[in-house]
Amino acid sequence: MSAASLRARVRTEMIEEIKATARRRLATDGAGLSLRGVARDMGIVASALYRYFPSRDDLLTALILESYESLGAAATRAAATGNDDRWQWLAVCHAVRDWALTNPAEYGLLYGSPIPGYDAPHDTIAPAATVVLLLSDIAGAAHYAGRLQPAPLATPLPAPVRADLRVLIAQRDSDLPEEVLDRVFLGWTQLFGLITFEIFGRLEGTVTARAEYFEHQMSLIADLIGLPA
Amino acid sequence: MSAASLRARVRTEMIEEIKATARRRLATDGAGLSLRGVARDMGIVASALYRYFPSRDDLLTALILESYESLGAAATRAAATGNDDRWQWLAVCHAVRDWALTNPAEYGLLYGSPIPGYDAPHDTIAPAATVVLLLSDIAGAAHYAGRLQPAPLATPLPAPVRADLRVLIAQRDSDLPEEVLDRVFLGWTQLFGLITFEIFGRLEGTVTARAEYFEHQMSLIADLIGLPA
DNA sequence: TGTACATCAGTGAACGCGCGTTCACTGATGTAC
DNA sequence: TGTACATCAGTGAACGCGCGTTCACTGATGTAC
Repeated sequence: MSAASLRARVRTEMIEEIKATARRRLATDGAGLSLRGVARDMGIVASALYRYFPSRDDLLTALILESYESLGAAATRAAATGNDDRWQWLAVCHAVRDWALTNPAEYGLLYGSPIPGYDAPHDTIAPAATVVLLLSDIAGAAHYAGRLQPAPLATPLPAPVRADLRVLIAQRDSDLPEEVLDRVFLGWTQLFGLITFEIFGRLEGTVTARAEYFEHQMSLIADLIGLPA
Repeated sequence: MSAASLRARVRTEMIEEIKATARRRLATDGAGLSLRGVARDMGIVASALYRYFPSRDDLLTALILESYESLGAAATRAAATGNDDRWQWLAVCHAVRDWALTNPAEYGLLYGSPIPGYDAPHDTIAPAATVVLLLSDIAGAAHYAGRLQPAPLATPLPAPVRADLRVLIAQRDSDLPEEVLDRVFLGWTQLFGLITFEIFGRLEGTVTARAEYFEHQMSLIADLIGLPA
């Protein structure tokens, strides 16, 4: 390893350490994360951070990107284990919940209130889609294999919704029926809705058996989508 | 009106004006709401606010309580119009969404990430239940009238979840079947899950027909709960 | 291998800002007689 | 109705704090010859 690349490696490690420290800070400060606080924790002076990140917002952006990647990786790993459709679907749901419980502050960063004064750059939009893409892949595989038995509900797909879904399907060069993607989205909303309730304390004083309740709601949705037991 | 009560009335009006100004501020500052900012907007000095609120946290608490009341009132009003079960359910859902779209910052205060350094006092827990109570009243009325036709799903209620639900039912001196409340909770999660997605921008780049999509998802859930069309 | 120079990480002081909260004060309004 | 006193809203200065960011600097590390 040449001397030049050693300096580069030290630099990379430093960037990682800054992000790790910032992630730890997030837990107490939430979106109020400050460069000075991070520097303090690292035992360096705040201005030194400017060697690595041009501004606080850039550090925030890096954290958001990394969080999406971390969540996406956990979900992807979960989807890869086992090849039973329903089992995969539920595994992804559980992986997202576990990640959220382990990293509540980062979950808040991704799915909580927008940070005042911070505009998420466009780079942060694409990685946000990982989980829903995984879910639709799983449901799609079940559908193409003829294993999907969606619960019959009376409500039909309204035309504007169908159009939206068609655009999304076309973007992915897929030919998934709109009805399938529709139910995937329902499951996606349910998944993050329930996790958000749990992480942000909105379940306080109602459901105490959190894990069982989560498992149960996700099972109901799997039934609704038509993933066979 | 005696002179004494006039002073009291002016005081009440002042408190209202402070809260109204703070609510307006919330829209730009989010949870970073500051007393000095509110005072600035009102053209008074920051320390004057201490005549009305002992601290910033107390102002925040007042805003949270008022927001819950405002949301609860909107939902209650919606539930009172019409006497068709399904229509009432959907009316409540729409009322919550409309309120959230009109008051996104307040919605964030109630359903977004916890505010760093702020501990919600216990007074703010009870009023948070209004919406879910309304929803379970509507489903309950339909059930007792024999009009509920829940979609059959394979997943049974696990014992710990059933126990949680039973406690909640007993607390309300009701004898609603656990299965009904279970589906109400599913609808409740779905309702706030979708609104949170919409308000916090998580639907960006996917669903464009927001109103139609909301109506559609809520209809699917109404089907699932078994509210007749 | 040794020397001269360039690169770069980290320092520490400073700028200008906003914050919550306290306190002694002024002056207007309300109360008691 | 008029006067003396009490209440209370709002002022303005101050305290001590933390923040993002800039800038000239020191000293170590890397590069070229």
